[in-house]
Amino acid sequence: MIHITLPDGSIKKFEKGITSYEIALSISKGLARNVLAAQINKEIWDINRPLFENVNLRLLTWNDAEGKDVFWHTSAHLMASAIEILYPGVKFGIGPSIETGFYYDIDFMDYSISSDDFKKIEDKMAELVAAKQQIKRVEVSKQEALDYFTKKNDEYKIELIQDLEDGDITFYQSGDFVDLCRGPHLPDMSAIKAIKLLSLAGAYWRGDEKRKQLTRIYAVTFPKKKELDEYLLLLEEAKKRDHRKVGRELELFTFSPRVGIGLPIWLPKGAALRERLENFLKKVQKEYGYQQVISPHIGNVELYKTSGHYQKYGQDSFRPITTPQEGEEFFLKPMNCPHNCEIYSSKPRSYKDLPLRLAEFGTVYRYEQSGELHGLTRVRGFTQDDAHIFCTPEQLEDEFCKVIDIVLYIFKTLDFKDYTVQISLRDPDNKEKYIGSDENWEKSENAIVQAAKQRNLDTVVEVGEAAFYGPKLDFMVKDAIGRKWQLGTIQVDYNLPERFELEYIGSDNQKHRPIMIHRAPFGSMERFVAVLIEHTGGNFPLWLTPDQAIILPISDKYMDYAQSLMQTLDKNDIRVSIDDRSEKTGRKIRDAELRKIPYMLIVGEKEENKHTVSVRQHGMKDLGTMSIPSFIEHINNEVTNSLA
RNA sequence: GCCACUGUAGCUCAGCUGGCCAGAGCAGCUGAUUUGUAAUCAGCGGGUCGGGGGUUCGAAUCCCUCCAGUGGCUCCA
Repeated sequence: MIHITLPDGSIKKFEKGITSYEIALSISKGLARNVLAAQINKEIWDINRPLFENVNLRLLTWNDAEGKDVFWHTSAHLMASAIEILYPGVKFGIGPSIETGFYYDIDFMDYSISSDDFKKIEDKMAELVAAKQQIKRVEVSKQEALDYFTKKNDEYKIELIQDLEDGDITFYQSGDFVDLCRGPHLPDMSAIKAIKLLSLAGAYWRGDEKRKQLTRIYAVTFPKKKELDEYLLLLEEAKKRDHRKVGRELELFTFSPRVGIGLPIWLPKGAALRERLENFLKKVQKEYGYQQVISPHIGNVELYKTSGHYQKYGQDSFRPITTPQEGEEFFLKPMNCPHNCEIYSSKPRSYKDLPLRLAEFGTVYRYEQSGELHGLTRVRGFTQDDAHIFCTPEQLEDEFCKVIDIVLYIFKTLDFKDYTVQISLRDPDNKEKYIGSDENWEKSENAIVQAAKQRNLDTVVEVGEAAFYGPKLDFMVKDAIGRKWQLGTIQVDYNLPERFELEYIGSDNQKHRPIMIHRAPFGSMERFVAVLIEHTGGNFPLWLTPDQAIILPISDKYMDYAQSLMQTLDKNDIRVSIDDRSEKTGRKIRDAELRKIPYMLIVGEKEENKHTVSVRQHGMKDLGTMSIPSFIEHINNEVTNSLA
């Protein structure tokens, strides 16, 4: 007999050789029907794999991330299996599960494939599911594995096998399809009830652009048709919120191939919105002791040689600009920090000057490969809400806390409720990859961890993810429909103070080197506006939105009243316009709703006589009649409350 | 940059197995209407079908090429 410990701590006795599935069955039929995989101690196992020892057992279902993982991994095999039948001779790379769904990288040889073929593949997959094939796990020797794939002529699998240890290699087989795989897998395909192939993409073998590009097929599967429908609905919703679409509809920004790809042009409404965001942050930063600075859009190549960016990125940048007579070289500014270092060293600094917090809305230009560009989130010219804090090692933790406070204030104000924080530390086994002394690294990593703890942040620590010049802390927010975006970042830097030989005179009258913190709570204005659009679906908070209200006169007769109303609101800093078209009220309301204007002010005979407005709120119904002063107060309160 | 797909009026799209002057809805303009909580009616203008080249008696439609967009890969100071 063996003892199986369940997550609740209870221990059950079973015969040796019992499977997780049988244990599930002994608990309940429903559980047995839903169990997808089993966590055996630390590992995830197939549920039909026999157990011979005392273990901790956790049964995994669709509700567990690990359960989904197994489900999708098996689905990847299912897809590969269908593809092998439809396109005999194709070669398979890797086919993992991902956050939502899975993909398989396939060398389609001479076959050409497009999304028109998805239906055919989906149908074949469904057919294989219906056939209820068992999935068998087979342990093989390295030689057997190599022999099999040599015979199959699949150089990708051979390469994968060559990197594996003998004795640790398994195949999984379903029907005629055999795949090299660590597993685990579902016992059969029958749980896969809904299948959708999503997209087709090129993907370099092992992510190496020098190697062959395989065809990657993304797909997703679900245990219930309903869940697929919900997922597709979510994709629809994401499409509706796409900042490129909303940005065009609300006339916020545009692109022009004549201006250049990846170079956003801000239209009046978008520019004003962005300016409000900048002013909002400037105000916060002022309270936190920041000073605004401005630096030019280009910098002498020597500046970037000093910073080290030239050596690291010079070849992948926009080509330098040269002067006609002297032939001096200038780069378009790819970063603000070198300039800010020069501001630091523009005069001798005392420890009494520190921390020195220099903030700059600095527009930078980086060459991004054309295929990388995407709306406002990936561009070639963008404005960072940058700041550099120069401080002593002792001040680091406190400064970190203050930056975190700014970021959290922004999140709260802009209604990002769900966020996680990643702390990236250096890999202690590869210390030579990093610049700076052990002592400094320990201090700063400790400062970050402590600061995060002090502010009760829900953190994930990633060892080895630090930049070469220092550890960092990144904020990831979840938007209104559950997508994750990386926003603010706070990074410690030992490199630049070193390279720029920054110094301050300490209380000991000796020279010391300051530590630098880079931080950008928004990241960049472009990216942040994009995320904000997708988070709000274009329904911005009142203080930020381009048009706060629109006056809708019932007919021309009430234009005078509408005009005087507009003047009054305008004097009270409410952004308002009049819809003076000779349209019916229903039409004006519809158009204002589509423009996502928060308040519609309907004025006709009643309102003119009583000096009131009929207020309708976007997405709601009639709010009833208000006096003009009470409407102004209503608006002002809403703005004040959301900025509090 | 690479792979796949796409490019028809300001927007959304039809036409695309080659053949009547290239279409629709919305938007725009003009006029009528003077309107009470999500689309009033009528008329008009607007496209060298992304650019260039080719095949053909004939190209939006087929081929080549360039440009741009979309989804990925890679990279991201």
